[in-house]
Amino acid sequence: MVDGGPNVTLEEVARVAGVSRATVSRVVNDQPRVGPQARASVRRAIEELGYEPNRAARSLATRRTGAVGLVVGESETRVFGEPFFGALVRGVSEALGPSGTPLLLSLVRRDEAPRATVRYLGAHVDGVLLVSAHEQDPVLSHLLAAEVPTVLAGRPARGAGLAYVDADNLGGARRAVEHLLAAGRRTVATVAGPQDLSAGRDRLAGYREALAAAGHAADPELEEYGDFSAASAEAAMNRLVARRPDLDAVFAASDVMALAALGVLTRAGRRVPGDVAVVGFDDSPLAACSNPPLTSVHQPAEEMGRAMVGILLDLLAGGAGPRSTIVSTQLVVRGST
Amino acid sequence: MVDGGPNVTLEEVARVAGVSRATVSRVVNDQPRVGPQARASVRRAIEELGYEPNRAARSLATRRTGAVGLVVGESETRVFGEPFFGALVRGVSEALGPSGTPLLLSLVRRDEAPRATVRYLGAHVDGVLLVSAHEQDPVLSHLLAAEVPTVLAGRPARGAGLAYVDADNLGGARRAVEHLLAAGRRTVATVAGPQDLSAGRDRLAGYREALAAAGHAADPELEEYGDFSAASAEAAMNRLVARRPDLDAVFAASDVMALAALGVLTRAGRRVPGDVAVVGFDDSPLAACSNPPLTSVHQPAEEMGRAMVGILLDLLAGGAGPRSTIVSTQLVVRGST
DNA sequence: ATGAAAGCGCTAACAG
DNA sequence: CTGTTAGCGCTTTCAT
Repeated sequence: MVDGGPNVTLEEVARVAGVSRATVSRVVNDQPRVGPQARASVRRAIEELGYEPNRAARSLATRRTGAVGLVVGESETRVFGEPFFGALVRGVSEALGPSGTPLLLSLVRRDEAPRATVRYLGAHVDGVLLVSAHEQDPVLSHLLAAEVPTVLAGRPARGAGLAYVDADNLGGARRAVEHLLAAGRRTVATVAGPQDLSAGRDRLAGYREALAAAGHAADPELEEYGDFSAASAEAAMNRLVARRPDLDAVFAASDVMALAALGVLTRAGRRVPGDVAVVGFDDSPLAACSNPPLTSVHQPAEEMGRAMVGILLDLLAGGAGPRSTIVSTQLVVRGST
Repeated sequence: MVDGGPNVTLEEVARVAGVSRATVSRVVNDQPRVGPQARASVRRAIEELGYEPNRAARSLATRRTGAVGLVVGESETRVFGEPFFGALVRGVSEALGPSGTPLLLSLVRRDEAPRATVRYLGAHVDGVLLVSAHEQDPVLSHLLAAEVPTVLAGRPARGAGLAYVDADNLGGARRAVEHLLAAGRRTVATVAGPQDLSAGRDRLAGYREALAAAGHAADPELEEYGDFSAASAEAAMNRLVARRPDLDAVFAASDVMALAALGVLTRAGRRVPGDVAVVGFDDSPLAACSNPPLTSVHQPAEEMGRAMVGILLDLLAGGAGPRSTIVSTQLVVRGST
C-alpha cells in the first residue's frame, strides 16, 4: 500500500494489472461484466498503486458530479441559533462519509435570484438537501422544475410527493403538554409558532390534541402567536398574562420563545415553576443554561441529517422515489416544570 | 439572453463568434492576448448563448478544482454552540459568493486518519479554511506537508508563517476587566480557559494586563482554569468562592463558563450583579437569554469568515504569502455588571 | 468477458 | 493577436 501520489491513473492500473482501461473502469465502478480473475488482479493493482479515481475526469465523462449540496436559507443560520443546524450538519456529514461524497454548502440569501442559484447547484451537485423554513421557497420550486433530486428538512406545505425528513413536532408538543397536565396544571397556555411553517402548525396541533384528549375544551384565549423570535414571544406572553392571570403553565413552540416567556413571567412576579410551569421546544443549549433550566422537547437533528442523506442517496441511485421520514422527539424534563 | 440550457460549449461559442476555441477560452479567463474586436464578439456570443463554463472539464485540464474547503473539527461544531460557527460560515459564504467559488464542508472527526482526510481535500479543493481549536492538529501538519494553501481560524501555537485570522482576544479581555474595574470592583477573579489554546491564553493575558495597568498586584488566588465547558467552570468557580469569599467580580473566558459561574454564585447566595459582577466572552445567544443577561465580549465571526476567504483567495492567486488578520472585539454590556 | 476507440469540454503550449 | 494541436483521466458503445 504505497502512497501512490496524486497521479496514478486508470491507465497505469491497467498496465500493472495487465488489462485494458475499460476493465479497470468496470471494476472500479462495480460493474458486472468482468471475470473474477481480471477483477482480482485489478483490485491488487489498485491497492498496490494507491489509485484514486480522478473526480473531474469522471465527472466530465458522466456528466454527474458525485457531490451533494446542503442548501440553507441564510436566515436559517440565524434562526436555528445552531444547536440544531450544527447537529444536522454533523449527521449529514457522518452519513456521507462512507461514500466519500463531497458536500457543498450553499447559503442562499433571500435577495438572490433563485434561478441563478439553482443553475449553480445543478452544475455542481447531483442532489440537494434543502433546509429552508419558508414554504414556497422559490429555490425549491426551481429545483423541482430543474428536476434536481431534493430532500427537505421539515415537512413542506403541500407535500406533493416531495421527499422530506421532519421531526415529530406534533407528538413532541403533545407529550410536552401531557407532561404539564400530569403535573397537575390546569390552565395551560401556549405561545405558538408562525402558522405558515409546518413546525409552527404541528406544535400547535399537538398542544390542542393533548388538551382535547384530557377533556379540556378548546380555549382560544390561551393561545397566542409568535414568530419564533424572542421579541414576538415577549409580546405574546404579555398578552397572555394580561388576559389570563390564572394561567399556571405555558407551552412555547421554541426555546427562544420559552425563555422570553420565562422572562416576562418572572418580571411579572410569577415564580417558575412554582406559579407557572414553562416548557419549550428544541432542547437547545439555551435550555440547560437558563434559570431555571428549561424543560424542552428534543429533536434528533443529527438523526435527521442522516435520514436526509439516506433518502437522497437512494434517490440518486434511482431508488423507489420520494419516501419520507418522521423522526421522533423526546421530552427533556428540567427545572422549569 | 436566452437560457442556453446546460449544454452550451466553448466550441459553440467559438463558432457563433467566428473565432477559435482558444480565443474564447482566453476571453473567459480574462487573459490578455485577445484583440478588442474578437473579445467583443466572443462576449456577445457568450451572452447570447448563455454559456457557462463546464467546471469538470476545466478542472481536468488545469488540475485545479476552483473550490475551497471549510474544514472543521467535529468537536468544534459542538463547542462553538453555534452562534460563532454559523456567523463564520455566513461570512465565508458571503465572501465567496462573488467569485462563485464552491465551498466544500468537511467535518473531521478525531479518529479519522488525517492523511486520508488531507488526500481527500487535496483532490477536491484548491485551498482550505481550517477551524480547529486544537493546536498541533494533525490535519494541519498534513495540510502543510501537502502544501495545500491554508488559512486558520484562530492563532496557531507557533505561527510559523501560517496565515490565520483571529479575534482580538487579548484586547477584548482587557476591556472586559477594565469595565469591571471602572465599575468599582476591587477583587476581580477569572475563570480562565485552557492554556493550550491561544484563545485561552490570550484572554487570560488580557485579564492580567488590565489588572496590572490598574495597579493591582498579580494574585494567583484569583485565577482558576476551566476547559470552556460548563462543568469545568462550575468546579473552578466553586474553588474561587471558597478561597476568596471576598471576590466581587468574575471574568470568564467564555459565555458557557460565565453562565456556569453565575449559577454557582446565585446558588451560593451571591447576588449578580449586586454582590458579584460577571462578564463572559463570545456574546453568544446564551448571553442575552440568561438571568440576568450576561455582559460579554463580542467576536465579529462574520467578519472573520470574510477575512479568511480574502486571505485564502489571495494565496490561491499567488498573492504575497502568509498574511494574517486580527479582528477587533467589542464589549457588550448587559445586566450582569 | 474484454479491448479498442471515441469522446466529455476545456486549457495550454506552440506556431504562425 | 489568433488558430492548431494535444492532451487532462475516465466512461462507454461497439466489436470481438
